[in-house]
Amino acid sequence: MEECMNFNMRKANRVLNKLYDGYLQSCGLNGGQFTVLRIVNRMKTTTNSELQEVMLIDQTTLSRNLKPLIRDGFIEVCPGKDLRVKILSLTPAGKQLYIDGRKCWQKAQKNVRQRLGEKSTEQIIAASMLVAGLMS
Amino acid sequence: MEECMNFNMRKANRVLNKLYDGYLQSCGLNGGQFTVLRIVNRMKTTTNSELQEVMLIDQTTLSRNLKPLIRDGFIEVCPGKDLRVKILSLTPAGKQLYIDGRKCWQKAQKNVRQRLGEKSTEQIIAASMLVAGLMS
DNA sequence: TTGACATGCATGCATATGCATGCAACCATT
DNA sequence: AATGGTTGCATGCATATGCATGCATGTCAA
Repeated sequence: MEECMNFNMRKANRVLNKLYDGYLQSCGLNGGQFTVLRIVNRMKTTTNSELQEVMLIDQTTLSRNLKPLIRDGFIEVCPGKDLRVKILSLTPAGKQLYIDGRKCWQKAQKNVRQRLGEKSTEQIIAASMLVAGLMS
Repeated sequence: MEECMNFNMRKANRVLNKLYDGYLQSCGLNGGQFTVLRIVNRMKTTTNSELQEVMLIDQTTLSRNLKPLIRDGFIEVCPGKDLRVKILSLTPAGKQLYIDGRKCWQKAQKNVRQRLGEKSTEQIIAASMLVAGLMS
């Protein structure tokens, strides 16, 4: 019986989400929020629509994910030259939260790597990237 | 910079969900509902808790996913010997819906297989299964 | 038998997600 | 400058998800 890719990915995603959320909760983050912090940290300065492209996430979902991070002072919003654009960056508190979250995240990554092995880990990441590439 | 497995899986999952949902919507199903129909069809007869184990899904989420399928007459509930257990099976309408859904699903599978290639497709399924195996 | 614990499932609540839409700012053509 | 279309983002609404909990049934030991 042919395997369903969607089912298998969803199942794997549930498992992985739970694992990462477990590690991240000690600093009050979930996987989605940590991802946003991580990308904004890397980009230094970005916008909602740029994040959308990187994350391949719905604009409204991203908008709502950003909301509490902005409200709680972890992400700063500056108006861009184009007044419609909100330029996002980490505040000092946001940078600190990212540093803290990164420690939890590294534990999660390490846990998964150790249990799956280096080769499978790399294959999973490569496989995910391939699938994400279908969005076109 | 090390890649985040959780982020990449989530992203891939979003893309794949959207793709499958797109194909399935013509018969009024989403990916989650189709999965339930598919597994129940294969098991002939099952229970909520058995489905949980197969899908690695939260019991309450599964319970709610089943609800509309039961309400709309696609899944039948019989009391088991143990009165707590609800034995699930497809009704004739449910079997027909599964057959219809399967046609859409096959198109989605084919689309993905064609675009990713046979080898990558198999790797993705294998990778997902590996990750799901972390739930232990 | 009976009382304590285990099991199977459902519901209350909170959060997450995404589609449709709204609104303001921008751009292009006239 | 005026107008029609585009872009960036937020909100209303509906659904999806999962944790904590509740309730009924079952099991087991005393």
